[in-house]
Amino acid sequence: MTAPADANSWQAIHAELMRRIAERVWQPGDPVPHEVDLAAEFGCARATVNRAMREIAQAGFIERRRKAGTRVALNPVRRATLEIPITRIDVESRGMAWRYELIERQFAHPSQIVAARMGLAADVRLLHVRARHFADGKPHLYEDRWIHTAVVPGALDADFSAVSANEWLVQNAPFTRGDVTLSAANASTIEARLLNTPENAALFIVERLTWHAFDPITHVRLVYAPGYRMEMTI
Amino acid sequence: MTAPADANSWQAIHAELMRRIAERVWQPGDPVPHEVDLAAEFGCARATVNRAMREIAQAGFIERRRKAGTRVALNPVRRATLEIPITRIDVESRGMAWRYELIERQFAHPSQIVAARMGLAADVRLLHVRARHFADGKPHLYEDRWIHTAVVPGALDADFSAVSANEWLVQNAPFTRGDVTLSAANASTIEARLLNTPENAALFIVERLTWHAFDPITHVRLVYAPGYRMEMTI
DNA sequence: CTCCATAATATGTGCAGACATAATAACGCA
DNA sequence: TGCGTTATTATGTCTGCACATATTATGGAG
Repeated sequence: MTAPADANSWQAIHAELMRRIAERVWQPGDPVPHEVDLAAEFGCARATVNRAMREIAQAGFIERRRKAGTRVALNPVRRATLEIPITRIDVESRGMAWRYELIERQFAHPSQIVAARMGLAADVRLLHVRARHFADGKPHLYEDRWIHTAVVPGALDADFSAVSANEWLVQNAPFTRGDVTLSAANASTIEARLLNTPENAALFIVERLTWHAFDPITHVRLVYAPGYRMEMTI
Repeated sequence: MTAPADANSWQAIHAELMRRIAERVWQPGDPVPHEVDLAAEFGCARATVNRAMREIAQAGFIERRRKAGTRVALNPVRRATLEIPITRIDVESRGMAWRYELIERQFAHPSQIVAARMGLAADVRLLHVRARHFADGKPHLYEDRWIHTAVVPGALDADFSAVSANEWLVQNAPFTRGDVTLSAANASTIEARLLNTPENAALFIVERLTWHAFDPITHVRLVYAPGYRMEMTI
């Protein structure tokens, strides 16, 4: 391979700096040499060192401030990246057959909690879509969604019987910001029936609220069948 | 007119490209103009456009391949970054008082599941540390941890009664890689007692396995008291 | 000694040019 | 026609330089 050829690549420098941090050559709280000095040491341009250090800073291992310099983070906040795919893709990528079933689609008043989270008046009417996703024929996910049709008028023409609201929105209602909340809850009577599981079973729950600028697009509560595990790496 | 002075900043270009993607100027699957052309359009250097597009690609909105070019992602995989702070900091940042209690610290054989996950033989002995974290006096988190002292010999001298294993490891056992699994489970008898909650209550569970190169450092199972919500933004 | 204006400095970013790399497109040969 | 070689091309990265910006350090006035 091109072994020492990339000795000056930002990735090689990234790796070397990470090694020094991991092996305590630079202790937590210690200052890290300046970009100019490191560039001289590695015999490369400052921009290359900057690229490497920027990535390390993004990962939370070092803290940088103009004029003050760079130091190894004392309490490195571990950042794990969670990938949130479309449910269909998620199921299929696990090698299972995906099926989708629309339960309900109608206008209604959301609960006060949902309305408050979306920053909407309590008497607003939203499109309420409830559906189930199956993996290999077994209930996998119960989706309870509220769509703000004032912001996504196209949703009025979609019936969500063939294409899931999940997928339709990804394709048709791009969002600029989203809040995700993960939690656990005991299965309610309805949830237990829909997911074919005992009442009070522990369920993994994802709530997602997406915005386009300052307008709430949709609030969805995803209730996964027992056994669901969400995996990510640091 | 220095108004468009930052018009050339990579962030301004980033915002403009994101706008075109969000507003469907470039449809999903569509090719995005080449860096050179965009640089000409914005009147900036190609490196600046590259910086903007690199960030967008990292966020998953576009896909880039040499020679093939850039296109808007068809099924944008949303990447959310989850920040995992030290528990003490997490509790204190929510304005609550943090207290820590060591339950047990002894060498033992891990369960087959844990040993397998860590890639260790079934008969290995690991340091087993169990502890509770309190928030405002109420049980907040039950921590069940296995430490591979062959990799972290310093842990032999730490008693974990004052400093939590959580915090000690962050400070003394840097890791290069970590696997995180999120799930939900019903409270076992022991967990219910330790967290002062009814048996079978739904609990939010984080399992984390960290590695230094190819050596497993520690496996921890964090069991949160009911009501815990993990929040993140996209 | 305190406070405020000013200088110094490390990082942040931009530019133009060059070469590297990966992957596709085109071509030529059998 | 089919296949392997070669050209082409868009992105990936590096360099050297310059200026911008955010902070800290300095020093002078009161």
